[in-house]
Amino acid sequence: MDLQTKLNNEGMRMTRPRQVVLSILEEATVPLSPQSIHQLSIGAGQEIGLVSVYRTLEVLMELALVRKVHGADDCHGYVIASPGHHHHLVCRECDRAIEFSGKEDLAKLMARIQKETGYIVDGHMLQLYGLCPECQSKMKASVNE
Amino acid sequence: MDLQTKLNNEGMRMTRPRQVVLSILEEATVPLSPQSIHQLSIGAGQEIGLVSVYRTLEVLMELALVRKVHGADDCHGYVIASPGHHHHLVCRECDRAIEFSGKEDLAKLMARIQKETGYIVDGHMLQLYGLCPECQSKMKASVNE
DNA sequence: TCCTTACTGAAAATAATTTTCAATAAGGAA
DNA sequence: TTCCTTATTGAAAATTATTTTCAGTAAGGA
Repeated sequence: MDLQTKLNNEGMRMTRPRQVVLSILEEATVPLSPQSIHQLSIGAGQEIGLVSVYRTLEVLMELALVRKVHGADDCHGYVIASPGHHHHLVCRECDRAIEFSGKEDLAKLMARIQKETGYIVDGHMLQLYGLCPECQSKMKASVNE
Repeated sequence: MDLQTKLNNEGMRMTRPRQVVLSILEEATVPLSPQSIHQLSIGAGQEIGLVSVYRTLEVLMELALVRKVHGADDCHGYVIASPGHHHHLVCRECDRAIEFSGKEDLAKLMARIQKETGYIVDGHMLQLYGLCPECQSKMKASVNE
């Protein structure tokens, strides 16, 4: 189902800002802040008001088309959400983020915690941090200089 | 090792604001924002300047005495960090947060992702959301009204 | 007790986010 | 297609969060 249809189903309208924000996020390889989305829209000759970026991100979150990711220090950026995947692995050097699926392993953990704590556990947020292959090569290269 | 010693080891000083912020976090059952820590300090008749709350939290993070937790929407609050435990389970009704340990289960997952992606995975953030026992009872009670 | 300097708190500066509101434009109805 | 309703936009203002500056205070070693 495309953006237009999804929006109309909710009584919302398809607009240029919404197209542009979504396509910027589709191109991105790193989580983007509202500010950087705004900047990128200017760079693309398709300026979207910063306020609209905020509002559009809210809408896209509702439609489950984008997700927030959190850094250990700097708070969230936004990334495209591909359906069925819910976790991100973020490179600590270049911020490149990729998705991965971890349902099975987490299910076991969540069941255990639920039993141990008496909480009903029905949601989770998992993010991994590390070094992407590119940054690993760069680091090796700089050691051999 | 107590706060005084930890601070002095780093060439830092033990001060009233640092004691108060730490003790407020020790009492807390939910993650606290800098603002609410400030308010609580006033309530306790021990007002700490908001600026000092920010600065103190930074220091306590460095000393690994407190940690940030992230909500799905509202960004981070701060909680006391007990050594060796790194994850939080947060009640979506009352925000009560408890710690749990999940090293073993995660280690397996992280090893798998590392192999699949080529990333070196060296960090993680996991938070679970759910309903605490108290809020479960409340909900049952309100259904039977 | 003294002295150095880390630390505090108030104010100001900066940054991030939300609200308000008039003008615009999406898209269903005629 | 054209019209009409109203969701949406963007600029400005308001609000909130965070950081910086700086003079005065006080921790804690000598």
